Order: sequence, then structure tokens, then C-alpha cells
Amino acid sequence: MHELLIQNLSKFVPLSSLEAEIIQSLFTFKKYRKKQYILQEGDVTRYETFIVKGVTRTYEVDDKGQEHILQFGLEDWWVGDLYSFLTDTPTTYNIDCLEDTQVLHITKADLEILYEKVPKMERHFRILIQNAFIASTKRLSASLSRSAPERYEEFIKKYPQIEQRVANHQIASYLGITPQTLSRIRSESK
Amino acid sequence: MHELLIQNLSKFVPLSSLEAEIIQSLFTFKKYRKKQYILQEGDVTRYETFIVKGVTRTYEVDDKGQEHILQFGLEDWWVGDLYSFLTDTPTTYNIDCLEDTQVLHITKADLEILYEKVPKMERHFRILIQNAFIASTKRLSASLSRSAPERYEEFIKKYPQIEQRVANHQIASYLGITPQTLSRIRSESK
DNA sequence: TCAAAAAGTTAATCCAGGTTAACGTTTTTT
DNA sequence: AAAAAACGTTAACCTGGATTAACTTTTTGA
Repeated sequence: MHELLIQNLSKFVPLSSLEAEIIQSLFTFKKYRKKQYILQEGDVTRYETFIVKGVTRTYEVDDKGQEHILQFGLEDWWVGDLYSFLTDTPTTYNIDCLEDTQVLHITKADLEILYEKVPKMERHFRILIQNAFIASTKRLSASLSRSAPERYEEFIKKYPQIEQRVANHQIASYLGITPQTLSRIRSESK
Repeated sequence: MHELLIQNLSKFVPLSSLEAEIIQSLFTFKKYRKKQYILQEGDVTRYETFIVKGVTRTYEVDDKGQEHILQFGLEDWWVGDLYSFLTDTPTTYNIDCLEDTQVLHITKADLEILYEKVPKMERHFRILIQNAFIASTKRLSASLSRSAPERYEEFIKKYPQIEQRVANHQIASYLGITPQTLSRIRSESK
């Protein structure tokens, strides 16, 4: 069950079997049911989470009680609130499962041990976060300069896997529009 | 003139004077005049840029010719299009100077040398990018759930230094609103 | 298995922020 | 020092997407 993880972690830097061993020992496997929370607002994020199977959503609730999805998580992706994880402060996000989901967790202390025992992981995570940062910047630029239909079209093109697995109103929340608006866009683009 | 850089690079990891030497040797100093471009759409980003003195803006031009500011750059900040830098692809961003500006550049090859000769820099840049990613996520979440006046207020609170040094219409562009709307917000909040 | 809840759609109305335009002020350029 | 360009503000009007509501379809769970 750790195979996918090892494969993921050796994407940017090759790993020896000893290193793979070490990695295995530092992660904990866990199963969640659909609708179950992996993280709730107010919790301190104790571990970063690698998704082995399933779908998650990371969302925030604003002052008016509206939910806004910041990220979906699928197989082979990492989820978690980095800020809360790194600074030991309570998170403002919620992460729950849209399907039954299997994950591997690593705590902050164990991640430090990982960096120490397998220094090349420092590089792996730098690249990983680099990519996440680039994606986030691109999404920000889209939110500044694209209309709702354009953002929807881009989303569909970029994440066809997600479109198939999550409900439309979740996609609307991710795009920053209402389900009604999404429905209109979908019927007009047909 | 490299003092600010060394100070910046030792923020997360301590540096010996030998290491500081190595770092010095890998960066190039450059001066730009106000309005001069550091990077233009279509260029491949050949170096990451550390600002020693001055102010820059990173912006994008959309299909309708509208400019959208993604980031301001001040003293002690890093700017540049990471994606273009890392993948050797032409950038879609422009970076120009809002004041006369002094910077230190490092090329990709020299950054690799830096990682090799001073491995702890890998950690430094991981943390730097981590912070940039967190900031970008927070800004995205604000763009999804905050109104224009709320976003303006947050901006002023978070970057009082920027507010004092850049024109209002630049701030409007950063916030994703028109200068007229910003003007209205400012007069109503007085 | 069937009632209730959740999801999706359509339509009427509303409003935050955009657009256009006019005008005074400040900055830049020559 | 003058002319031109850039900037900031105000006001009238417009519009993309929100809101509200009513209805149908699908999913869920007791």
C-alpha cells in the first residue's frame, strides 16, 4: 500500500531500497469514510497527508457561512494546511472526504527525521511546493482576469478526472460561483 | 551591497563566512531605472531576482488588454516567474520597476551550483517558496470570499509599506478592481 | 423500500462593481 | 516653464453573476 507513495517520492529524486524502508517506517496508514473529516477548522494540523485512494476537498467557511473550496485532493496528491502544520497554529480550513478515502500521514517530527535521514527529500518537497505555488499563482491570475465561463472551461480541461468524480455544486464552489450560475454556463455551452 | 542578500539567505539557516563568499560569487548586481523592464512577456526567465532597493510590479495582460498585478516587489523580496525559470519556457508575465531599483540576479545554473556547494540553501529556498505558497493560498481564499472593500482593508493592514510607495491604480489592479471602484471605497471608508 | 435530504435546473429580480465620460491635479518630459 | 501625460475623483448608467424561489431528479439512510 506504500507503493504509490514511494513512486510519488521518487518522482524528482531516485530512492534506494534502504531509503524506501526509512520512508515506509515514518508514515501511518489511515482510512476515512465518505463525509468524514480529516481536518477541521480550529484543529492544529499534525500531519501532512498523502492520498492513496479517494477524493477530498479543502474548504473554508466565510463570515456569511458560505463554503469556498480551495483544493480538491485525488490519488497521488498531497493535502493539508501547510501554514497550520508548520506554525502549530489552528487551521481555518476543513478537509473532508467526498468518497471513502485511504491516506498516509506523516507528522512534523517525522518529516524532520525524514529530511535528516534522507536529505534528498528536502529537494523533493521543495519541488513539490514549488509546483503547488506555481499552480496557485496561475489560479489567482485566472481569478483576476477570466470570466466565470472561461474559468469553468479551463477547469474542465485541466482536471477532467475531478469533473467526473465530484458534484457540480462543489465545482461551482471551487470556481467561486453559485451552482445556479454553473448550471447556466453548462446549458449555454452545450 | 550583498549584505542584505546574505542577511536574507541566513534567515532560516545559519551561514559561515566561507558560504557567504560562495554566495556572493554567484550573484550579479544590476541597476534598473524607473519604468524599465526586468522581464517581459515572451522572455524566458534566466534568473531569479533579489531586490536590494526599489519597487517592482509583476503583472499579466489579459485578452482584453487589461493589466493585472500579481505581485509587488520591495527590498529584501524575491521576484521572477518560477515556472518560466524552472521549465525554460517563455513567461506570460511582465516585471517592471515603479522606482529606480537595484537587484541581484542568479541564473539557474548558478542556483544549482549554490545548492550543491551549500546544501542548506535547498532548505532555505524550500521555506521561502513554502511561505510564498501560503501567501498565495491566502490571497486566493480572500479573492473567493471577501468583497472589494474587505480585500482593500486587508491589503492596507498587511502591506502598509506598499500602500505608501505605489500609486492607487496599481493597488486597484492588484486587488482586481478598477481605479474608480477603489476611489469610491476609499472615500466611503473615510 | 420509501421518505427525506441533497443535487440540479430554470426563471425573475437585484446589486456590487464595471464602464464611460468629464474634469481638476500632479508628475513627467522637453 | 510650458505642454503633455499620468493620476485621482465623481457621477450616470450598465451588466455579470448573486439571490430567491419553485420545481424535478437523484441519492441517502432508517
